[in-house]
Amino acid sequence: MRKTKGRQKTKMVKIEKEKNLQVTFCKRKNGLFKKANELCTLCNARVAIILFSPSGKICSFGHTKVETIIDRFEKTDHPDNNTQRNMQLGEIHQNSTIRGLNNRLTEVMNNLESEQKTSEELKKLRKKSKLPEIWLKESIGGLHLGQAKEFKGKLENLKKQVIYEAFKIFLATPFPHPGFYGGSSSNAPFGVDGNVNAFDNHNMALPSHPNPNESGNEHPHDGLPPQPRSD
Amino acid sequence: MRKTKGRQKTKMVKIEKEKNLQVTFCKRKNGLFKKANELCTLCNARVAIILFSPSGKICSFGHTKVETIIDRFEKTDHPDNNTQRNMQLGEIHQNSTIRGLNNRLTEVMNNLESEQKTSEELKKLRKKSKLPEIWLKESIGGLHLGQAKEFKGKLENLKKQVIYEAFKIFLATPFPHPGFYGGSSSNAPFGVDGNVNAFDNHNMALPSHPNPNESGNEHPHDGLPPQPRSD
DNA sequence: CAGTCTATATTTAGCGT
DNA sequence: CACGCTAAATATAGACT
Repeated sequence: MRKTKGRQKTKMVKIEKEKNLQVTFCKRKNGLFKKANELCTLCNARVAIILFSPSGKICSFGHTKVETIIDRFEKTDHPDNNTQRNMQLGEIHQNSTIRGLNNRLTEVMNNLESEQKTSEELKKLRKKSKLPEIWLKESIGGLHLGQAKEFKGKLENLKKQVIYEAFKIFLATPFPHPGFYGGSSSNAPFGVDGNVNAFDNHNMALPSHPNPNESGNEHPHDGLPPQPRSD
Repeated sequence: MRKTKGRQKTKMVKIEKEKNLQVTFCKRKNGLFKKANELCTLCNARVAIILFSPSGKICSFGHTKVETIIDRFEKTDHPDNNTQRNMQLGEIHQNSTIRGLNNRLTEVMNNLESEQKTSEELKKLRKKSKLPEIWLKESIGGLHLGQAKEFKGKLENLKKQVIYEAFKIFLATPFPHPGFYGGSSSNAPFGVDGNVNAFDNHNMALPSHPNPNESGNEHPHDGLPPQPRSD
C-alpha cells in the first residue's frame, strides 16, 4: 500500500484546525517569499511583502532589512558607522522604542497637518484644546463633534498620503540579485545604495494588535529564511 | 510526437529575452498575488505586496486600495463623502498631486527632525541656510560637509522610522476574506474599518524612476486582477 | 515546533492564436 | 499583448521524526 496519501486537495477556506493552520501558514509564507524572490531575480523587479500572521506577528520580505533598522533602535545603543555613504547614524535612538515610533508618527502627522494650514478652523481647534492625540485616541468625546470629525478626516487623509509615499520610497531603490537564501547581514540598512538584502524576515508583536494568544514578547526575531519562524 | 515540450527547466537568472521576460513577469506576478490571496484566506493573515515591474511600473496587492487614495487626489477634485465613518475628506486635494506628495513627505521629515530638536547643531545648520532640501537634493556641496552629513544621517534615520511605521499601519487593519478576483470597487479607502478590498492592482509610472522605455504616462491604471496588466 | 518524505495538486515555460 | 494548451517542474497536505 501507498506510504502516504500525498498532497490532498483542500477547499480554499479558513483552516480551522489550529495545528494545521500553523504549519500551513509557515509553509506557504516561505513559498510566497520564495516566489517573490524568484520574480525579483528572473525579471529584475522590486518586490516588498509585509504580512501579519494570524496570531499577529509581522514578517516581511523586501530588499531592505526593515528589522535591522528597528533592531538598531530597540536593542543597541552604540553609534553605528556601518552604514552606506559614511553617514553617522545612531544618535537618535534615545527616544526610539517601537512604541515611541508610533507616537512619533502621530506627531509627524500632526505637524504635517498644522504645517499644512489647510484651514484656520484647524487653528481654532488647536487653541481650544491640545488636539494632537485626539484622532489617534479615538476619543473625540470632549470636543465639538463636528469639528473633531472634520479634523480627524483631514489627518487620516494626510496619513494615507504619507503611507503611500513611504511605500514608494521603500521600493524606489533598485537592487541587485542577492541569492535567495543568502541572508547575510548586510550593512545597507535602507534605500540609498543598491547594495541591500533581498530577504528579510522579522517577527514581532504588533503593538496595535495585542493578541490574547500572544504574551507580549516584544520581538523574538530571527532574520533568516532557511529557518523562518511561523508563530 | 509530443505536442509541446511542456514546462522547461530554467536557470534562476535574469531573463534576457525581452519577450519572455514580459510574459514571465506577468504570469508570475499573477501567481504571486494568487498565492498571497490564498495565504490570506487559508490562514486569516494580512498580506500586502508592492512591486515594481522591470520597466518601472508599480503594482500592488493588499487589503487596501492604495490607488484609490492616489486617484482621489490626482484625478478628482470633488469632496468625497464615500468614506468610512462619515468622515469628510477631500478638502486637502488642492495641493496633492503625486509629485506634491513627495515634497510633502520631505517636509514631514524636516518638520519631524526639527521638532525632534535632537540637537542644537541642528538649529545651527538651520540658521546657516535653508537646510530643508539638502539631503533630498543630494547636493550637500554648499555647506560644511561634516555637519551636512550628520544631519542627513539623522533625517535618513527618521525617514526609516516613519516608513517602517507606515508599513505597520498599512497592515494593522484586519480584514475579511473577499473573493480573490472580486475586485469590487469598495468604498473603504484606507485602514479604519475592516471592509476593504483584497485585491489591488495599480500600474503607474514611478516618478523617481523615469524609465527610458516608458513615456511618462502618469497612471494608466486599471484595477482588476482578471486582466492584470504587465507592462 | 522545524525539517523529512510521498504522492498529488498546482504552476508555469514555450508555443500558438 | 492576453489567453489557451501541454507536459515537465514545483509546491505542498498529511503523516512522521
